[in-house]
Amino acid sequence: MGEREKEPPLPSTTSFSSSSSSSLRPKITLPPRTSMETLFNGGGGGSGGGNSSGSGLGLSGLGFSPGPMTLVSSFFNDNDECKSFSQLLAGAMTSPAAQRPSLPPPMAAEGVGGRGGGGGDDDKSFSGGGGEERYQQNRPTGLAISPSSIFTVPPGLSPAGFLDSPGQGPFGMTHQQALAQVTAQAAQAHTHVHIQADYSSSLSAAPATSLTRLPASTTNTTAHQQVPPSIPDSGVANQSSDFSHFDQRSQPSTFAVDKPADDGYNWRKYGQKQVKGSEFPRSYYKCTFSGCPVKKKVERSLDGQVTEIIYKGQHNHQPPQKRAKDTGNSNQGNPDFASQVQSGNLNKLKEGTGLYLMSKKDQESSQATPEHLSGTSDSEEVGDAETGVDEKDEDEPEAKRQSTEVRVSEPASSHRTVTEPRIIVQTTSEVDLLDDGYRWRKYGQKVVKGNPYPRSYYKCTTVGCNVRKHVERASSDPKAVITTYEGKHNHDIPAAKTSSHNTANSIASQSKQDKVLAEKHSLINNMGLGNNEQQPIARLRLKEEQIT
DNA sequence: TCGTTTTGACCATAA
DNA sequence: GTTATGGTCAAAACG
Repeated sequence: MGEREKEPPLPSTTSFSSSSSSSLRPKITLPPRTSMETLFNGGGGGSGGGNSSGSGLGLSGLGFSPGPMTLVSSFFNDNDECKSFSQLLAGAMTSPAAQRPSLPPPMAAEGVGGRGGGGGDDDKSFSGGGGEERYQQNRPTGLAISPSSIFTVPPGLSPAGFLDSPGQGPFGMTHQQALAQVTAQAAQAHTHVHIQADYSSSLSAAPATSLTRLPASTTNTTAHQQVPPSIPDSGVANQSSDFSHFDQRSQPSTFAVDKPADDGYNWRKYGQKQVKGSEFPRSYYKCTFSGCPVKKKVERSLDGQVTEIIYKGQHNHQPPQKRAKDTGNSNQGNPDFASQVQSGNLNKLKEGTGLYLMSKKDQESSQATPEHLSGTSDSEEVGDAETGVDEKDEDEPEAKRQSTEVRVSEPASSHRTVTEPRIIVQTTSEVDLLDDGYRWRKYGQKVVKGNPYPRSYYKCTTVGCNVRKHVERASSDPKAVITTYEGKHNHDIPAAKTSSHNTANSIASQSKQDKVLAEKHSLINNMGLGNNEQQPIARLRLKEEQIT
């Protein structure tokens, strides 16, 4: 029974196919041109260029926009603004901290940029059907994915697994599709995709599915492009790789995204309810596999777009082997995703990829109110609060991290209960942080245990705005900066600063529309990955410059 | 006939 | 204890 090919009633093709669909997530205003585009296109990379409509799946095509908060990862040392996302990612991988001997160097080279910016070409790959059309439509030129967009990685999911499978993507098409679909939809909807992984020992297939997608894209690409599907990939990379790498040519037309929810498992809907606080009904699904406790909640807009997917539990079985024909792109031969996950080591990703592993809590926090983020009331005692949080993370019993959730959601509409305050960590250069379009005033500095470098506290200088951010240099790599944002800006981004090199500024000046993104804390990529080792999240950021 | 979806009702939990 | 909300159950309908 569990092997059935039943798919959850996800938006599937419709979501993407409906070219006429005008339904966009109302909450996010898309800038004409996203910062990301700028980054990628800056060199004329063409990613965005191809996509006049912005429909391309390529990173640029997606219009993935770092937003004001866009932070350049210190991992990316070069100033190459034109680098493709993949390249950036690769760069991250090669960074001292992230170096992975096994990584194929070329990958970077062939990143998004290599693909010609992924713009137009990528479109198709992703669409497979009308999906992209819709996607495009919804994401007009410059359409950017909210910086806050997050791809949640299922608990068991291990990027490492991807890494460990140099030969081929660990992900099956099914997963890829699923993830791609979800991602696309999420992106389209301006939703945040959270991949939340709990730290449960076992892997969660469901979540895995979502993640899968990233790797999948990788898989589809050339071998050397097999970017370690680090979580970051999933997140940013995900977007980049998925979208940018999704090359029509490499992706069979059959790779239509008609089953957004298709994550490789079979689900049965057992309920639907209108949840308060959500403008869309929530559907409840159970894994049909006998004895499998995994459930997932899916929220879709009226037009069928998935606005949120939350996985819960861990599959106690392998994903049904079935999708190959469906997708037209066989993942057969690819290690079972679950296996991959199980065998994988999240730490690998975490290290050096610039990806950050985020626990479920973290992710939740990312959407949480400032209070939640701080883990305390809105206390101004940031230092203590933060420290407390950090310690909490470190000390948090694994037991607490058992529940796995993979989430694709639209933060704007969904208010999440923050079970536990967590800090959202972003890696970026301090310069970028300071230049994220907003104006900050340093009000404190503190040395945190375990880190020889002090972390600095900044507050938004705008009157009435309580947003704070904390900047900390990674103990392992002084060049890496961990930035924690708290709160939302209740104002527009101040006039662009004169900083000439700052991408963030560009963004800010480009359009205030980005403000929206910024207000979402612009956690460009919150990739949550759970791993058995309770690793924190990984995140990838685009970098324009690095801290010296 | 079988499995899935729909949907109102019920249960659990938190405030 | 009451109310609100989320999650699940299960019968009926559907394919």
